[in-house]
Amino acid sequence: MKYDFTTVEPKWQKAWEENDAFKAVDFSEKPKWYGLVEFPYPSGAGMHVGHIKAYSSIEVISRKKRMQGYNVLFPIGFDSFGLPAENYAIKTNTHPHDITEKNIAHFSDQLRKVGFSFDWSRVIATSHKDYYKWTQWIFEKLFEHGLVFRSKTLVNYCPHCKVVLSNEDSQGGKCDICHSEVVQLPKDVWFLRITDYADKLLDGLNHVDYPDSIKQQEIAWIGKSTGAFVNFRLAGTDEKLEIYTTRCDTLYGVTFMVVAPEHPVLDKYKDRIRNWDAVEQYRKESAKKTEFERTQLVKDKTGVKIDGLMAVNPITGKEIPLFIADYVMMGYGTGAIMAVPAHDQRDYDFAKKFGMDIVQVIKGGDISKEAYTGDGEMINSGFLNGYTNKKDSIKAMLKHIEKEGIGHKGVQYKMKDWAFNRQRYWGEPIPLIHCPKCGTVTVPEEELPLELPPVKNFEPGTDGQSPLAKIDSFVNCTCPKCGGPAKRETDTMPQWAGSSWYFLRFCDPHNDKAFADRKKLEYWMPVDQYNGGMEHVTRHLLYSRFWHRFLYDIGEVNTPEPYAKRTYQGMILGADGEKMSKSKGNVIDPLDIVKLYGADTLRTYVMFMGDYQSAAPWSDEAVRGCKRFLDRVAGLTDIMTAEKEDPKLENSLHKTIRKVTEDIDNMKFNTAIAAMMSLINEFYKAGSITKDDLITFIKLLSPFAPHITEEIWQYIGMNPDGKTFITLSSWPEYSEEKAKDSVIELGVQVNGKVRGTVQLAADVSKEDALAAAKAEPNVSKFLEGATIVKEVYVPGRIINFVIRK
RNA sequence: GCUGGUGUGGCGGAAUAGGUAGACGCAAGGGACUUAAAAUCCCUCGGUGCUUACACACCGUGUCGGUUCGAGUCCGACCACCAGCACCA
Repeated sequence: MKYDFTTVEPKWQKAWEENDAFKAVDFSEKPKWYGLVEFPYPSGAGMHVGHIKAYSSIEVISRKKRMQGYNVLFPIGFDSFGLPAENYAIKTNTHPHDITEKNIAHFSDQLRKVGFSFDWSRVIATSHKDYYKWTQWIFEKLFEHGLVFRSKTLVNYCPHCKVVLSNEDSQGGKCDICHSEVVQLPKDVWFLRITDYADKLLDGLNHVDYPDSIKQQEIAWIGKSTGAFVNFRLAGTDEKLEIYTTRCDTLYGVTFMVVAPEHPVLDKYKDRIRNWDAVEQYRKESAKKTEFERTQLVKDKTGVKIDGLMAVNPITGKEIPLFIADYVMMGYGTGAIMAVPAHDQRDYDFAKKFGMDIVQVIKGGDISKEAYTGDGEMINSGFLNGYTNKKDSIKAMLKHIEKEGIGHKGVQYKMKDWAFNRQRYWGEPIPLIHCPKCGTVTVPEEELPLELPPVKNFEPGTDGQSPLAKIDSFVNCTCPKCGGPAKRETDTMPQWAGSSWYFLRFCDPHNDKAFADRKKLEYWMPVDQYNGGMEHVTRHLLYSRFWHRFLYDIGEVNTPEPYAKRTYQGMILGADGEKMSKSKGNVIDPLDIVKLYGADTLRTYVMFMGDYQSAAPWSDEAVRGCKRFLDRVAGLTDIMTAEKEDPKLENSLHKTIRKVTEDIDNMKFNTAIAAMMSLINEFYKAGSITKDDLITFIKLLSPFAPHITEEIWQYIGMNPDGKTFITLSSWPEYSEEKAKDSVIELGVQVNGKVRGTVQLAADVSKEDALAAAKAEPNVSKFLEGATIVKEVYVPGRIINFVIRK
């Protein structure tokens, strides 16, 4: 059969859609399977080959699951709020809404052209008001449950995008959107109390099937540590300076204290500080440093000793000096530390530079050279002397300080609360109202969605004010509680809000009474497999698990974790091995490949190019190799002439069914395709195959290359009415019996070196196998005149003669 | 520095639980078909040696050691690269 993909592919795409081939059925009797891919941000650039790879895994598995009799939900939508559209709109003097709708249409068209089996009746977009109504509704629930709070603290701020960023959005000190340096500014910001969920987010990882790399990264990001809070008194005052430590058992070794430059205690005791000028100067300098600079100079410690203020070591009663230094961060712990130079390298470096005492309290190491951070016997530590186990000494000290009232056990997280408001236009308006009488109140549920006003000028204010603040008709409102005049919150939600619950909406996308019907949620959730990028592990994945867990806690959803299984894909690099980027000119447009070779070729290549989880460079030649393979598949109809099944081919066929079935389940798509390539080589070598051979083969291939297999299926008369699709037929079953080899080839080693091979019946006896091996000419050559010390026979694997001459 | 991962031909990569290293594909070389090219088909394809040839021998999975009849796979030490975190007290 000759086939022309330019006509065949659109033909089947249309036929599938017209016949609702991929429609997920609520409450079907069949077992459900919910496969999810990260819905795209509809950028102006259109789809990237990375999207194709990311979606193809769940696509292939979904198509196979349908054939295996599952009721599959494989939805798609658009994460359509966000800064790039807004920035682009400003640049081109258009409106983000129009641009977004245009991009969504473009993306939808591209996705269809690749032949993905999405259920298009469930498509959603986070910027549509029937969707963001429920994003706002969930936010109000969070507010009602005390998980939203306002606080003026140092936050990450991107001067280029003119927005406050969360910690997750400024990893590595860079803005997640524009990659420029983030600065720390004191701002009044809305936070979501994600840290309240830190333990639940950690525990949830024990109940899901995620790769270790993902679990570890989330655990590290949450960064839980257990320790103690201890109060140090300022000498001559009642002021208590609280510190956090994981090693309270080293209290006897504390010889000075350090507070972060921003620590408020300094201002409070300004009058007593004799070198205030120096302190202020140091503060200014450290404020100027970027986060990057502040964390780079690890060795060279800077700081200023505070003249006029001393602290008191609560356990020894000794007065100790107090410093400010920027190696102590305001954002972790209490912004103040007890310094134990003998057992902490940073404190050690600092003590050496400023001539502080170094008191060893744990035996071991050489503290004349460096801090000793290992374990050992406690010394110079009063009642702790003689303890040799870290756990025990910490426990004993904790008991002591709790009894004395100078401290208590505590937990700290590296993760910070989620800075949630953005001073930009193209996002969900935060549904809060500021009333001078009632305080902050939520917009009543019946008034949701709080619609984004359609304005012309949405440029961000230079003073960090949201564009919405300029619209009086939006800002001024009446308080829903007292009816008095009030003002609306003018900031919008961050990029990640809408994506934090979209998988729930797919279960019931058109519901206008609830974010989703409870019964439908119970039917579809949890997501059985969710594929996405590694870059979202400490952003979207964490945020969405948090929202979902909250909804579970308030009884709105039926599972504590949203995703039963998470997988990820490796990046597609440019042909030069570099990350694809416009500036390098190595970007591949997936639609160019579709035009040139067809969607099936693109899909097959993307799955064949290498291990799914690994990064691999693009190769135009290798793409053509996949096209060649598919052309050979089309040619199979010409050799479909055999009447009787060849037992050897049948054996290979059943082995291939087993291999492809297992490989798809294990995401080993490259070897699944390789197995089919091997089989087709065998087919052509055999010269003729039966119709059943062909049917089985194209069924196996159909999840990868659905169009060509659909065309062959019809060509050989399997689709007389035009809607009996191969993609909805049954997945081939293999028989272990038929997949078994009757003759096996075994390697024969002499002293561990392969010297020959023997052909043996699969059920050969040990004696016969060894005899045949000894008779193999090249083996017998080595055995001549030697004593066989040992005969190793592993059935089906190897024969090894250990000899001595 | 810490955490996780990777290291195999010219290239992308195969190799359940230790058992014939290099499947499959690409590139390359040779040949067939063709006026020619493209396409297609057939053959060769880790290195070295030896051979008319079939064969065969030695070396070979980042480096050095170890365990084992047998190591790409397990253990120990190291090196390189990738990703994430990073003065986290």
